[in-house]
Amino acid sequence: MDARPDPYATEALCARILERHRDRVSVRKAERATHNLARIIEAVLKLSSRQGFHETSLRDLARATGLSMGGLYTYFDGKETLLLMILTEVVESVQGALAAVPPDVAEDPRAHLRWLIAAHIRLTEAMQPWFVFAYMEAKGFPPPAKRLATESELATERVFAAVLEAGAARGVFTLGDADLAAALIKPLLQDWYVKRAKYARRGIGIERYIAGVTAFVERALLTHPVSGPDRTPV
Amino acid sequence: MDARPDPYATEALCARILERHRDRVSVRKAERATHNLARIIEAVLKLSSRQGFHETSLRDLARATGLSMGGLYTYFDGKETLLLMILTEVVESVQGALAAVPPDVAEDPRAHLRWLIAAHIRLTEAMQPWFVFAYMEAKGFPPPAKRLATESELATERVFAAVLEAGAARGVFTLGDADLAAALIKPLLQDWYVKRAKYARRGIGIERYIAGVTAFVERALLTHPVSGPDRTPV
DNA sequence: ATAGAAAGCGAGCGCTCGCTCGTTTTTATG
DNA sequence: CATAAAAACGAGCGAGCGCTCGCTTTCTAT
Repeated sequence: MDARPDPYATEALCARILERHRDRVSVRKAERATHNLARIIEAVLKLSSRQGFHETSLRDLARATGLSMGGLYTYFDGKETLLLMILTEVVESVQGALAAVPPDVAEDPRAHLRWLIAAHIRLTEAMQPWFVFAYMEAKGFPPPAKRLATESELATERVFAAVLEAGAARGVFTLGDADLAAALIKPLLQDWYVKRAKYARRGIGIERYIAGVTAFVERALLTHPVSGPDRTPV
Repeated sequence: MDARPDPYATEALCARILERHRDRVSVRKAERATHNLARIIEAVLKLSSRQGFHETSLRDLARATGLSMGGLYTYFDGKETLLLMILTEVVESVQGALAAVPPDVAEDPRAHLRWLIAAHIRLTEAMQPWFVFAYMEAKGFPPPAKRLATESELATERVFAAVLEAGAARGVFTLGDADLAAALIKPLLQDWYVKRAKYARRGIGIERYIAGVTAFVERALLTHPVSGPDRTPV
């Protein structure tokens, strides 16, 4: 029917998770496994956002999903695996989304930067609970998971830094240190999902936010921004 | 001897905590109470940064401080109080630090903004483990503590927004929405303590960071930045 | 030197946690 | 419809949690 189902719908994300962690899930039927994984992960994201992952017990999770303790354990082999499932899916999604830049856009550093900013914010909007989870919970976790999160963040910054450097080489951007500039852009993107309540309270929607961040960054980095009071304001 | 002891040394901070929470501490001698509170809080900050506050047990804390379980309970009346002690000290310190602007600086919006940026970054540097704790643990806080944290963050943004608005009124800054601009500055300041490891790895020190953020923000907001490739780069 | 107060001690209480496993229910197949 | 495989169940295990309290040690003032 619908030719292109939403690739960021929970079921679609969980189908990829199942594929990646087939050995951790003892339920054989893929459709059933995907469906129940979606129930479980939806519940764990919701509960964790309220009380944190560590403070969410498997009994809470059993109650929220309607499954039993034993039932849960046929969909993952331990609480830590559940965390890794979510984290890796987030990491893979970022990598995939930022690499999907149209070739003609990638040719122009300014357009590429605008595209990256918008793509990142839109991705984190589509997968908001996932990103909040990965960001908020990653620090308290076992070294391999923590390394995965850190490495992913660094990779994202490298993508931005590469575009900034290409632009600097062509005189489009003026910067002292592309790494520092990229490092400063990152928290602006993250703030959209980390402090979502703040922006909601102020009536700032996603389009306004993308426009605001883009104007902020371009005014800071472009070599020749339109000068004077008529420039696009933040 | 030293006429002005460091107001952000752990002992000084703990003296203020003791004053504020005198009723929760059953040890009577102020000097002894301050000293041991410092040992306890230093330990809890260290352990929490590694494994999170909730995952730090009072037995861990007893081992780290050399006190016994019962001994700990003469310095606070419950784990949650320990958390509130640290959080309120952070909130009060921010409020105090940002309000301490010299009168002549406050007259000039551009100078005031520069001063605020530097003051905030330097404060979070001096109290780094405290800020990391307050920021990272905030989501797991009980509702009253969470409200305190949110309100404090909002208050900080209001300070910035007020300066931006004063500057915009005088034509110094060009902005569409002072609240959004202030909201975008905040994560830049927070990144210094949240992602400290990232900047350390890149050899970016505090002076470089302050200069980078200041240049970034001023280029984005000043109505008449020096134009062309010779502008102060980020 | 000594007695009363202050501070420190740590085994133990009630509870919840992640996880297991023998059993029951559901589902798919001939 | 019978039957075996798949999935779900949930009481129970050992461990660790926050916290208490009767007792001992240390300090302080006479």
